[in-house]
Amino acid sequence: MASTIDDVARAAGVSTSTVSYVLSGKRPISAPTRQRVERAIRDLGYRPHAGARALASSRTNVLALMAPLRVDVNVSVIMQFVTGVVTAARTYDHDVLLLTADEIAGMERVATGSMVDALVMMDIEADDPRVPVLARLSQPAVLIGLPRDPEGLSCVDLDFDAAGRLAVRHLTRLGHRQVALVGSPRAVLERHTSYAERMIRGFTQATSDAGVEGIVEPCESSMVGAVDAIDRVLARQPDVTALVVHNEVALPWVLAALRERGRRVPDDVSVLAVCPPDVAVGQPLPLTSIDIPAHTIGTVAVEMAMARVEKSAPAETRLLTPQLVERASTVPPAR
Amino acid sequence: MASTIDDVARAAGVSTSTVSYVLSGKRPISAPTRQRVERAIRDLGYRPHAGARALASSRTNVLALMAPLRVDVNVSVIMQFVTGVVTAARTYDHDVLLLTADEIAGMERVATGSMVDALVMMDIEADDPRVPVLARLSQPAVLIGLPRDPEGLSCVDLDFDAAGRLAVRHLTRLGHRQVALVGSPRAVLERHTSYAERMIRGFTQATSDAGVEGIVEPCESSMVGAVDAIDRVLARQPDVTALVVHNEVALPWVLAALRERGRRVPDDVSVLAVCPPDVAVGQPLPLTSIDIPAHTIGTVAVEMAMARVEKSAPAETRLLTPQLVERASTVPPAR
DNA sequence: CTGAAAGCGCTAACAC
DNA sequence: GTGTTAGCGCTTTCAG
Repeated sequence: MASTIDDVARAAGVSTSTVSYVLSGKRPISAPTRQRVERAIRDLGYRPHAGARALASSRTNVLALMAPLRVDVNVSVIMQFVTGVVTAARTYDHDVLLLTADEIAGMERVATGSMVDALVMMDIEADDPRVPVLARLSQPAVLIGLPRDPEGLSCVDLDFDAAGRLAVRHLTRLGHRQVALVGSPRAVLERHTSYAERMIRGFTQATSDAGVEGIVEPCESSMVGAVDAIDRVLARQPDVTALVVHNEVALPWVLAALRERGRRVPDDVSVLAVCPPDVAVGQPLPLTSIDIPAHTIGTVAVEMAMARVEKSAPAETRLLTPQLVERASTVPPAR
Repeated sequence: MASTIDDVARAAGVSTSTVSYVLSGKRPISAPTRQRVERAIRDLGYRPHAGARALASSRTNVLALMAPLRVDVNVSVIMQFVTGVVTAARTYDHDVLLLTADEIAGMERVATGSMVDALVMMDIEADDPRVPVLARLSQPAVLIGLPRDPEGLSCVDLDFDAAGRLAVRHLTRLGHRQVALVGSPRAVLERHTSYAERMIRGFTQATSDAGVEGIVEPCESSMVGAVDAIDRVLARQPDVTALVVHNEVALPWVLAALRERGRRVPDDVSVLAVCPPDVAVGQPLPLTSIDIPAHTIGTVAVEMAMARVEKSAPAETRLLTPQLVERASTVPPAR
């Protein structure tokens, strides 16, 4: 333990550089020496010192992830993003430094202090103040979400515009003419969180294109919030036949509220959820849903980051095409 | 940008060591020089290189957190642990490297590679295979949970034994003589997860001491699981008057199942939840609860870790005393 | 295919 | 109260 590269070199009877090169593979090593070195490494339980390596190579093999660890939002989606990022990072031999969203100076700190090779930032708002900061850093950054101006940074997200349109298309094809979007909490909207606004835009555009009546109601992530939202929908659109619910947390309460108000799903009203598949399936009735591929998005974010680090690939923005899975909660309207 | 300590020294007209010492405060510096140095630092936007610092000082200012990022468990409690750890770490000028639980080799990797000063490990099982590994590391580790043998490591957790007893005491004082514990999923029990077993032990011991009839039923974290558990309870104990629910995820479904089976809360059956306060309050009826102070536990874990790093304090295990908050869901039994 | 040696940027003796 | 300097452990030219 606590052995250095020189210990290994000595034990293997080679020079330090040779050990370094068998480790990095950056130059050919003859089979016999390679084996002697590998043996020595194993015998000594040698592991390179991360700091020394970072100092000499200016690569840390760490990437920063800034995640919104608030409890108010869709925690399980965040969790899936995070696991996606962490497992993908490991695949590139990187570890993940976790920053919370309230620590805006954190990204600058870890980047300027050369603690990380790249940064991944979740929960981007339209005019996110972090974007200009990230843009000036010397490390590449990947945004999960879509700011109004990416300022040359890479972005990745589900194509929520398309998701809104896809939802409407599915419902109108079934014959629905009165549809409502039960969306994100007002606070999320007020932060101009990118995904919520794009979803609404896609939904609104598609309803208007299809000539159907579509309304949008925000929805707090609580039981009361869901009940309120449903009541507002029913007040504005008493004959609504289909609901698009874009709020994982409120989802169970929305379903409960509908039942309480005497509307059966799917007989009286169809419900299309926008959420990860496991929550769609976990409900009393398996819900038709548009998947939020959180794990995939996290993975792609890391791939984009590593591409920029390793191959200094150019920045790009990638919008994943939404997928709809039909289950038991959407049917043609009654009558 | 990208300036070094020597740049700063030159700009301030002092030696490198002086700059280092104003940064670390490890020796007295006259006010004028200190100011010149601080000015130079600000002007150059200087930030020390983390790797170089780690190499020279063998301190990384990073700590590892191994969190179970499975989706099946109480995600929001995990989230609170994590935020507790991250924010506490920041107060000690440390950042947090996130490891997932499925990556058992990860702790060894980051520790042996000198990436971290200490490790915090969540979700400890009775005979957790990670414990012996951690015990051999040269960095201190803190376990959140209680293994059968801590092997000299620090531990911190809610005193779940006491929580079980406290729950029973509260209910028996109200007059309940037939109580049931609706607990963790079978999978959690089978992993011998420490908190679940201790809760059961405290509950069982207290019911038997008080001479009341107490039964225990595991409960899967899903709607069907909750319904099943309630049905099993009602089958075994038809006249049950009080339930202790130790499963945040199943909690709403448990309440729904009770109502479905015609048992009103609290008139027919009292419910005492073991969960974070926000989920107890977020239910249709505000629930009497024993708090799981996840954030605090995370904070304490970091404090213990830092104490060992900075003051090489001895290991210890700390069990936080559970707190019961009475709300609307527990009343004396009917009749 | 392998070695020697010059740093990478910082800390912490050791001087004065 | 301040300066000099020898490492910390690794990568990567430059030589062979």
